[in-house]
Amino acid sequence: MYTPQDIEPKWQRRWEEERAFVTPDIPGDKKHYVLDMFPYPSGDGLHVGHVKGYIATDVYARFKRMQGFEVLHPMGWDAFGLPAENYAIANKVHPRAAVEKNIARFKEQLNKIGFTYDWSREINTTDPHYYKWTQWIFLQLFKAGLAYESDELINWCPKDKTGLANEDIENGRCERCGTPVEKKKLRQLVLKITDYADRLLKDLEELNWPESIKESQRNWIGRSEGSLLKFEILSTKSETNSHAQNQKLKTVEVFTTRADTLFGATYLVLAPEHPLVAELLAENLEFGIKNIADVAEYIRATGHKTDLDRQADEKEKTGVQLQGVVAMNPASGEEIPVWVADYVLMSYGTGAIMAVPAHDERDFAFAQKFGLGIREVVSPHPLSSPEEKRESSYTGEGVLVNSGEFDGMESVEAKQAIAEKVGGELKVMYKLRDWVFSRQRYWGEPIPVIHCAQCGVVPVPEEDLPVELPEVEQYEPTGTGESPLAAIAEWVNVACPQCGGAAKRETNTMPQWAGSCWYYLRYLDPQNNAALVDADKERAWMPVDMYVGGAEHATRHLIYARFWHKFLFDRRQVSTSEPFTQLKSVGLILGADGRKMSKRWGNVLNPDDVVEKHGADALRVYEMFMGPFENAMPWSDESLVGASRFLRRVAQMFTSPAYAPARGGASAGKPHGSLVMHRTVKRVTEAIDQFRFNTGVAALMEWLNELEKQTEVTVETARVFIRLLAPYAPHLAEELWAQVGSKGFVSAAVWPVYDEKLLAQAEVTVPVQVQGKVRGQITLAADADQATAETAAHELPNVKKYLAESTVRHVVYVPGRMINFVLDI
RNA sequence: GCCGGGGUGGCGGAAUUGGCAUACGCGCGACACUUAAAAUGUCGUGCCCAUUUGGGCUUGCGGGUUCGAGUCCCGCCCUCGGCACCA
Repeated sequence: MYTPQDIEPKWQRRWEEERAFVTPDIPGDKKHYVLDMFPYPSGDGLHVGHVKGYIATDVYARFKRMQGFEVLHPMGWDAFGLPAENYAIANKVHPRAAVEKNIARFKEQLNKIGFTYDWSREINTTDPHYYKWTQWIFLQLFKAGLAYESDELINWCPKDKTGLANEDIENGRCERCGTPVEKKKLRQLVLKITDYADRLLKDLEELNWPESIKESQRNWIGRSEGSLLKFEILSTKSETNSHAQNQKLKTVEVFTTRADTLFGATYLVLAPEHPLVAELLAENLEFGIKNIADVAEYIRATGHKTDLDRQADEKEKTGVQLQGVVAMNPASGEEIPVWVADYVLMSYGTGAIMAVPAHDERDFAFAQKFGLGIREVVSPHPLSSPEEKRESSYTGEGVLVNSGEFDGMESVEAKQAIAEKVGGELKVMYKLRDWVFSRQRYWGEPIPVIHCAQCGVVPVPEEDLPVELPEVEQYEPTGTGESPLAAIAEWVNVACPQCGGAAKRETNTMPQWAGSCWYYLRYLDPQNNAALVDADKERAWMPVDMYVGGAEHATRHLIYARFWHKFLFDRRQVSTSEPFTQLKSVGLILGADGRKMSKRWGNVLNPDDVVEKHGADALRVYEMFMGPFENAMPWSDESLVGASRFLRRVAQMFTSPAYAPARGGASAGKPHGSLVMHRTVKRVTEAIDQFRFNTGVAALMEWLNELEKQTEVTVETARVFIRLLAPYAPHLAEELWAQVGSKGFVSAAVWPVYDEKLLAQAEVTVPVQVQGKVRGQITLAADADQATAETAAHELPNVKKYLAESTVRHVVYVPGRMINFVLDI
């Protein structure tokens, strides 16, 4: 009788008592670091979807351990940040208390599933011993000039009264409360991740990551090669005196990837936030802007626009011409109008563009709407894109026309030639922006800098770390744009570390992502108070060999962590240039109704309930069997019973007196074991190695189906089966392992190996085809030669019948696969 | 729009990368056990023709390459994910 409720707690207790999964500080050559993205301990607890990734890494870690690797498989808590803080606010408790309670709950849930975490390495990002080092890394960044203060136009949620990073916004609305986001200027600390853009991009090549995630990162970094070109802004002086020389007022730089189209630039556009616009408006004299009021109104109107509005306006472009000035096309000398329009973004490039309507779709739409000039300067190659005159712009490559001395040149070559002629500078531009690092929040790591009237921004001396979060009455945002920490005078007011004068602490805290940028290092050395991580331990364990988590972290956590890691590599704190060599994305488990699991839909399923009813092993086997690991998939109670039934049959198989493996004795065993056995060992081994857990379970089910047909099963067979089962269903495996009389934990047993040669020589049934159609089957050795195969095939009556109709032109024979007779006709 | 995955029975999916399509599981049907139900077990289960041996068709649609295509190539359709007024 298989009762998981009895055996599972028993084995969990024994693993713990005998410290079965404690990891050495420094492993030998065969090490494997298997890491889960650690959770936010939210108040809702874990649901069955969260644990899917954890089950997979646990199966993998157990498998690697049995293969003789020393495996590091830790777990911890990413407990700072909005989820924890919001929970605390909503439930009127201190975040720390909430976090402690939630961690206890999470841990209890996890422990029921039979994971092999080494809890002696548990970490918590909100522990001052931990965030001391988060702050320390920040100080190194600061000292290296990679953290700077600047007035940033930040995204502001008017309801929460707090700033939001790009990452906190969904469709122009606050990720938390759904309020449309506004712009607000705030003094912020910013990390210069753009210094690492090129390396973050290039090193993607060497990573064994899903292509989709690498592609997301490439898009996020958004590298493009182009040139910076200077345009002069001239006043139009006087309409009555057209002979008068226009006066040069300013110079503006534009970024373009299409310098070859410079002769087709028929107007220039500045972003509304471009500093030059304000400067020109201020020149209110003779040569100034003539329609100041209109322009100011446009800027005001677009300034109120949220990202949401800008997206909604994508089709209908708006703008206003700066009357009274023109720009000079540096190539043709032509004077072209200057416009202000919000389809040009201040945050990318230089905030100014040369508009080439003939060869850019957005410029084309804008030019059409406002009746601006459209001049073709690149003619499509006649061969590559024939006839068809364009209704819109042509954005491809081609041959230059209407471009003076450059006529006839290939556009690819002209990019450089024209840029050179006008004194342009080749430039690589990135979409990636520097990382706004300040949050006006209580529940985060205090940023360890001090503001001094004399000395400016001064780093807290390293020996004063950690800068601990003070106790505070209220941890809601203040609404002034300051963090709640600003209200605690005795904490805020300090002496300047440099001049000793009166100074104030930085009251903003770090974003949620900070603690998770380096946690994988802390697991190696969780108690260290003297250094970030011991160098020997770091060298021995890093890099992380297998990292598993949700694809939603493709461009945030995974880029930030790589950035910090590369910085630490440059500072010789770590020995590898990348933290995670292999990455797997876990697919969501949806509710039984096909919707995302959420309290809102009432479709959340707690793993505790499944464990109680069906057992942890059934939960594990089901979640691994339900489909490809990276696929999203709805939960199905109906399918879960398949896993339960399988385990019950396994238990029956290896405990039933009818099979009596434990009593069968060694004499019952064939020396090498059966063919199915070897094939199954191979299939399960490869399945787990490649994270194709579903096919591994299927292989075990097939073998069980075979075994159930046999009258006798040997001890040896049982021992192999139980070991293959152990990563998936460790509790039942331990129970059966003990029952067949094996010593020690099956979790510590050696993973079975298979004999490739045996498989190659085995007899196989292959199809016999005539003209590619299956007409019969023959059974012969997998490595039998063609003559043998042909002879056997000819003996089949059905084959004979078809062969009699014509003569055989030739025979295709693939040993072990098929044989095909090709006829003359 | 661009980039990246996918599209195989009633459902989740498998197919050693060009070699028996539909493994394994769920569901469904019949039978056995049972007073009965549940549980369990046995057999069946892509579609069409045939009483059977057997034959034809079938991997989103249309072409192509090949002795042979779910897999490769060309052109479409649909779908999921990421990015998006990025100059």
